[in-house]
Amino acid sequence: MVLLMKVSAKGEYGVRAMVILALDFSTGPVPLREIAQRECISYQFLEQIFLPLRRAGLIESVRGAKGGYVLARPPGEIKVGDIIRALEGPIAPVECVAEGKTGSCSRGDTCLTRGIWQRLRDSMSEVLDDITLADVICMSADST
Amino acid sequence: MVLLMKVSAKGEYGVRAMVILALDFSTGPVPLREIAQRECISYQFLEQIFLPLRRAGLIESVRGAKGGYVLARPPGEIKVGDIIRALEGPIAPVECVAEGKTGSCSRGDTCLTRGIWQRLRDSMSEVLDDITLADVICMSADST
DNA sequence: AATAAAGCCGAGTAATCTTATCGGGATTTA
DNA sequence: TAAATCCCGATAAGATTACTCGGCTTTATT
Repeated sequence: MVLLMKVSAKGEYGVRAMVILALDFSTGPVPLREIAQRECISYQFLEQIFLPLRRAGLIESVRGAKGGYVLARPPGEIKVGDIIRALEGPIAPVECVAEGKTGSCSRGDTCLTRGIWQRLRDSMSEVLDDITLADVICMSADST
Repeated sequence: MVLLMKVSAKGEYGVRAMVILALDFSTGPVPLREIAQRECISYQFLEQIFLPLRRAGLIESVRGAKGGYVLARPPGEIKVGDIIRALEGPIAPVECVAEGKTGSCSRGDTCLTRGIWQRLRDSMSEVLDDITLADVICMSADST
């Protein structure tokens, strides 16, 4: 038993990398190799992380020498929830209440516990969608 | 990519089983085999789940024929958070902000992202500690 | 006393997921 | 052309999950 309801390394690294892009938003594209070094993340693993981020439209790539990655929108318009969803899939503590899920589970309406997971999911989404990359940068001063 | 920040089957089954115990709280000990049947959970897997629940003092066992399990306290005094913590360990989206954790991570105070995970953790704990087994039973009528 | 109903418990396991690593190809700048 | 960079599929080690197996102990009933 480790600890649960956790985001994977992919999600954690992804958020950290996106914060770097937010910090350097105005200074042109940042190469992946540099981000990997600054954040002590395997370059090749980071490549795997940036693919879904780009496909989700959160970042844009500039190929070739002097290339790199830039946020597709200003830091204030990218939510941490966007990053997590792109990397980890829909936010949900259990399958049956996954965001965007339409079908019902086999347990039907008699399921007493679904309400718990819905409340938890909503609470998680609300927090993650309330924090933008701009907020993350400012947060360093305040909070616990 | 499946879906993350999710509770394992252990946690999900555990909560469901505890709800059964809450429903039958006044009718004496409920045998594991019966719970397994009612909830369509493997009996042997459920055994593994009840061990930590008992060690955490959430349930009490009655051995021998006519034995079974009973909640250690009335449904109103057992929080879903207690069950999750007993089965899944400390609530935390990432290691470095695990509940009860004292040591600091290698990234030190310069970590910009820790605030995100702290807020998320607090929000998750708050929801799970706000719902008791008694609430779960009542919830069936209201909510979505 | 014998039997059956129940809990107790450690070891083992197949499938899956995570976390990378590897190797090469495509694109652009200097 | 050479170097920097992104693009992307394959694969592999290790961890985790979700169970299963087998045997023991305790207690109520007969």
